[in-house]
Amino acid sequence: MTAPAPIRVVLADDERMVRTALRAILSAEADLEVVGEAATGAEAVAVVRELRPDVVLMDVRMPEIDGIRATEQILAGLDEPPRIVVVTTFENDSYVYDALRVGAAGFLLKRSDADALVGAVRLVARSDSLLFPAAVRALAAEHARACAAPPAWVARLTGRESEVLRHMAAGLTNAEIARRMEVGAATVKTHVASVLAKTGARDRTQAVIAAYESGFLRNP
Amino acid sequence: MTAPAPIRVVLADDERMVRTALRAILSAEADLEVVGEAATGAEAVAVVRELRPDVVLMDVRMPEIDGIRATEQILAGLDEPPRIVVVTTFENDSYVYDALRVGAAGFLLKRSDADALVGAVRLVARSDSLLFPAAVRALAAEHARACAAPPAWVARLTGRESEVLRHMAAGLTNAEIARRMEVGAATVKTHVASVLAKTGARDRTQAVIAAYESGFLRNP
DNA sequence: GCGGTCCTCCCCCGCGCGGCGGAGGCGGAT
DNA sequence: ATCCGCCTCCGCCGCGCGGGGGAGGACCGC
Repeated sequence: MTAPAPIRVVLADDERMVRTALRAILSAEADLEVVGEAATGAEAVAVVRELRPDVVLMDVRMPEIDGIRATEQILAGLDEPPRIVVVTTFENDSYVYDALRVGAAGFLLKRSDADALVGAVRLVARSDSLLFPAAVRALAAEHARACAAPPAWVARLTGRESEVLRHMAAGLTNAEIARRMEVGAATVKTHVASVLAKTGARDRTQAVIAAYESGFLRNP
Repeated sequence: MTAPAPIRVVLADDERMVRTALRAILSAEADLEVVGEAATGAEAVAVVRELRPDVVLMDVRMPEIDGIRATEQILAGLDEPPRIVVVTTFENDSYVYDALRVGAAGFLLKRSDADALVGAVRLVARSDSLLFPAAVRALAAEHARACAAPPAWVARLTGRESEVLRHMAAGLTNAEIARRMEVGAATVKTHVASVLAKTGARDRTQAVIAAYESGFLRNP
């Protein structure tokens, strides 16, 4: 029985040693073939465009263009893009979200052992539906939307005004806010007025809505 | 060289044919061993408790207890719980979120081919860090929080009251709501009063906060 | 029929809220 | 020294809001 077409892999990592190690692990498998390497994001885009691999192992931190943007460019520029697996060091990295957002097919930790690495590459290459498919992408997209860039007015709020808005969004009255902040009721009214002016809100309810919609309440 | 300890797998699916098919696929691999089967969620919990497998392939739709709750019970009840892979038919199933929420290690589609299935089992069993680990869990947990079960008061709101609350959450005054709904201002006040009473809010601002926090605004 | 819920609308009342202008202190920038 | 932004507080005023209670009509199920 003749060997099936091997899975063609490109490695993108700025550290030569990492590439060498990955190549050693993957080349030991008969069905895997490392066809190219790249040391920068820009190089990765170029190499993938030329070699058309099945799978790309993409490091996140790279010179020039990071792995996320490289992934983005590759997936946007090609008709039949490869499956891109993003590789990073820490699993609670914020890059995980970015990787999912731009359409990476998978996510792998650098401390994964050889079995996991090889298994992931095979799984990603073969199956339309690998672990955590479209639904997780949707999740990430939603997360990105929820953490969207806050409007300009957020930066313009002073410290006290931010505090007041937070208390407003907790459903407190002006008098209650005054007690909590240990200032006079008149002071709170002044801050509230500033908040309304800066947010463009007519009343405290609209200000609270703006606080929710802008994600203001999710920041420190 | 002696064979390493095989990966011990339990299958949970209410359809005998599915179990048979899965068993056939997995048993063909030397390093996989199907040690048990279950046809219901309750049975799955019992079987896993007794056999202590490495991996469980858990169908979502099952009699008595569904796969999600079974997963929850298994992970909660054992010290060293198995890796549980939830199996379903459609990938944009809402079960995906539930599966992640309760701590499933992976997610697999029924239409996956044999390679993908075997690869997933191996990957889940071997690696602490499979594709999409803790960070995705966090994502799902956040999603679950955002889409938390609506409080009882949501169901108690009448049609008009819901409309009014929605308009309140859009930042409209009572007069504006009256114009939009083409009713008298007094009517709106009545509805607002009902909303405040049912939500337990002191004022419209607290009602709007409740609407946001409860996810009321995301329902039709 | 008769109770129940829902929608509609009315009254009065008190008060929190928001808009207005003014004022003093304090710290940093020029 | 001067300005400016921020925080603090004061008064006054109008009004929207929320609480309370009442009332009529439409629809539904027992």
